[in-house]
Amino acid sequence: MTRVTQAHIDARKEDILDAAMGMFARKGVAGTTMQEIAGEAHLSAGAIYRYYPSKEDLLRAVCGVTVDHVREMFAQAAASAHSPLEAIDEVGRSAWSEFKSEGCQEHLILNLEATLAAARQLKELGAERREMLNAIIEMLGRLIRQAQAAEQIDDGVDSRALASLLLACHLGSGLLTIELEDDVDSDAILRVVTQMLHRLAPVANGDAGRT
Amino acid sequence: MTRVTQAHIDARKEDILDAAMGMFARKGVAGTTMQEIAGEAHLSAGAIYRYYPSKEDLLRAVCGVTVDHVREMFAQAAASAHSPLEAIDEVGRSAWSEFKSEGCQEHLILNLEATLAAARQLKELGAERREMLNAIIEMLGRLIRQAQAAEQIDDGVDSRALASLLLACHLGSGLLTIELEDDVDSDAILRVVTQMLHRLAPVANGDAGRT
Amino acid sequence: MTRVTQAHIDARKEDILDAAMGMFARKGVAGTTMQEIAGEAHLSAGAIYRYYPSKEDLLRAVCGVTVDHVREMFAQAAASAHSPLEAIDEVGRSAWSEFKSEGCQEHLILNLEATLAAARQLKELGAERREMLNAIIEMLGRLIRQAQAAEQIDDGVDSRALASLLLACHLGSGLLTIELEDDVDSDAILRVVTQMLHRLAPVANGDAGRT
Amino acid sequence: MTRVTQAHIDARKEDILDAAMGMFARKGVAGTTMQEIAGEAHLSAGAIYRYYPSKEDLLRAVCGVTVDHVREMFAQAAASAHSPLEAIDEVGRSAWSEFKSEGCQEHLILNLEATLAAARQLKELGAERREMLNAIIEMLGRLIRQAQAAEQIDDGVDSRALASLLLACHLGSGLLTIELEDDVDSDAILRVVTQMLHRLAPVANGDAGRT
DNA sequence: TATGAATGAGCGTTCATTCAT
DNA sequence: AATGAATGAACGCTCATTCAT
Repeated sequence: MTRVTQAHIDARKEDILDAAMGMFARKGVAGTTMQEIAGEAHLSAGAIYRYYPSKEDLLRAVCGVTVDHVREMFAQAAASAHSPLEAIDEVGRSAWSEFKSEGCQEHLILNLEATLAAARQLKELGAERREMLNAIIEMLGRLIRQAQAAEQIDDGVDSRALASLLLACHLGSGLLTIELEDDVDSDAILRVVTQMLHRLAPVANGDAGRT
Repeated sequence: MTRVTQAHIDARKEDILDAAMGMFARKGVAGTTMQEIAGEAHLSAGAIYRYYPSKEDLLRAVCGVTVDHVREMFAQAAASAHSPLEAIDEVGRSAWSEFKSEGCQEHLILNLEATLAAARQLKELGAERREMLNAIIEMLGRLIRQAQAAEQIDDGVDSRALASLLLACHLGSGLLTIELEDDVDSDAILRVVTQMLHRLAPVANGDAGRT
Repeated sequence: MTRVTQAHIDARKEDILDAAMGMFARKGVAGTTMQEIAGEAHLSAGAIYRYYPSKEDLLRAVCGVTVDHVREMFAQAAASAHSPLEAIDEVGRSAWSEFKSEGCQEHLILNLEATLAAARQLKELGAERREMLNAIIEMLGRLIRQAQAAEQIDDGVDSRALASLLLACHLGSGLLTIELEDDVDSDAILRVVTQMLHRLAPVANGDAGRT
Repeated sequence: MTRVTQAHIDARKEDILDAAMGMFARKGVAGTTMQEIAGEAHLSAGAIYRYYPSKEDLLRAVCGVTVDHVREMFAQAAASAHSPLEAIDEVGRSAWSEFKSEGCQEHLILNLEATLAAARQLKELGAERREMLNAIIEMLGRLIRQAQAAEQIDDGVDSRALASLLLACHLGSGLLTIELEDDVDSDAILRVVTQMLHRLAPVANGDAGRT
């Protein structure tokens, strides 16, 4: 009846997860050994297997954290709304703010690893991610439709396409941040996104949608 | 009878490169063995080393091809211009058309692998990619500035930021295509991008840039 | 309150032994983990080591039980004798009855494991088993010699060889039972053994031993 | 086009097989590492996998050799017949002669390992062995029935049971040889077997089968 | 030049054993 | 006495790379 609290077990799982996230981001999933993760988590190699039955399960857990993180971020931002368009702006600000956070580079890379893993080995993770992305697109689409109802955005705009575009902008900015680091001014990019969004307001002689 | 023309050598290198590209995209860099590449290229395992001194060198070459491919695509599209704005539209059309091509999923994934490799092991490749991306951004920025001079785009827009944004849209759309496959309508996204771009035209009472 | 009676300790040892016997028979010695044995014995992994200092010691104990079991079986059967030949028959019946018992397959396999272990790592166990087998052979030999004295078996028969043969028949039948399961009719085999044994009675013109 | 003849490949497979047979017999299947086998076969650890895809496959091959060996031995002996009873004697002599051969102990132990492996992991091997044993029993049964037709053995004897018994005697003698080594006189055992067999001849007033 | 057998370091994983509680 | 988390050596197996042919 040794006293091993659930809290202790959770703390260990967290340690391992953190270690794995760091290593996966830094050296890649394939480039990271279980020994390294164990070392980073101050454990022996074998101990990990008490908490995660395999490297793949650990990867799954790591990716799950990424998914949760993204989903949460978008959900929170969307909640703090005033007018629909302001809500979208707020989501953008919130999403873009992660490019300024400490360790953002690692987070972004980890997300890429997750994308690759989902696209190849981890089919179930792929489904989870698909769900998450679709949820984000739908949430943005809803806001856009509200903005259209409030005459802040032209009715001629395909709301789902615009939502996808906004998400793509964010993802793409992340990619650019990974590749160009300080050569990319993500704030400036967000500013232009906002600018363009506001230009989508309906015009007097309704010619929007003309391509 | 040392009749080994340079052409023959180049052809072999090409074979190996093609095989490696396919396998890397399909199974990942770490998940691909040299044997598999050799088999795909109709060679023995050892023969590859006559053309590429290591797997990493091969990866470098593969990533280089990716870089060249992207650079070329953008350059070609930019050349076929009429008015500046049309040129940008054309670049978009051209860039987005790759999402419709056969094996696009694999190409996109390979590009992601390259990004990750560059961000980690292959520092020189990172520089090369940075150069390429900056070149694209500058090219787009130039077009945008021309469009501004031609009063097709409002002067209040940060041309480099807009250029970065357009690139990010493209990269992000690729990411979405990887993750959502047929759930994403890249054509519709491009249509909205174009729409927004055209809305950036200067307005009568010059209030552009208001954010 | 150190109330740990010897009875309690013995009971635990017995639990562990039973668990180990079951698992070793079912999954093999190498295929069984200490954790599994502990679980089966309703103990934690570490607790076993209070009773048996190592897996090998546990194996030794398990094999010892096997030895005891066999020795006992033969001894009991031999005791319930009437005429010498009947005693041999009775030993046979008793020995063969184990092929009908529940879990016989597992018992037989465990015995094989013990044989192999004795032949390799566990030299002392080997000596113990040798002793046991020799004891059986001698006991049977004695019965045979008594039967010869009682003119139930021809004097020309080598009593020790016949004893060994009878034991070999039993061991071999066990082997066949393991391999052929229901394809072998052990009752029929015993019947023939008995038949042959009775045919060894002295004949009028004493030509026994002619080979 | 390196000249690697099939003969060379076969020789290597043979080397590995021999090494594995020796080690498995000496240290047990579980107690033998692939490194050890490789060392014994004068190869590196990895090289084995070119010839056998896994340890289990190697075990299968080793067991297959055992099966082939036994089957062959019985078949050859049965062929060199004169009268039916003599044929049976000949089979016995041949079968028992292996107890005198060099490395017989190892062979016998290996056979036991095969039995255990077949009874547990290697179900298909189990089927193969079952087939082999049944074939032997049937062959012996046929000889016995011929001997009955030739009035060398009493009709009242169950031919299949006697055949099984003879096989069991052989297997059991092997087991005794493993356990008792020089304490068992296998020649004497065979002599008694033969003796008993000859005593099964029909008697004038046909009372055979009385049990 | 090309082959492919061989190497051997290193991987993910298991498990007998220890020991703080 | 009992627990079960932790250890760490060792296993089966893979694969980038080498080299005799």
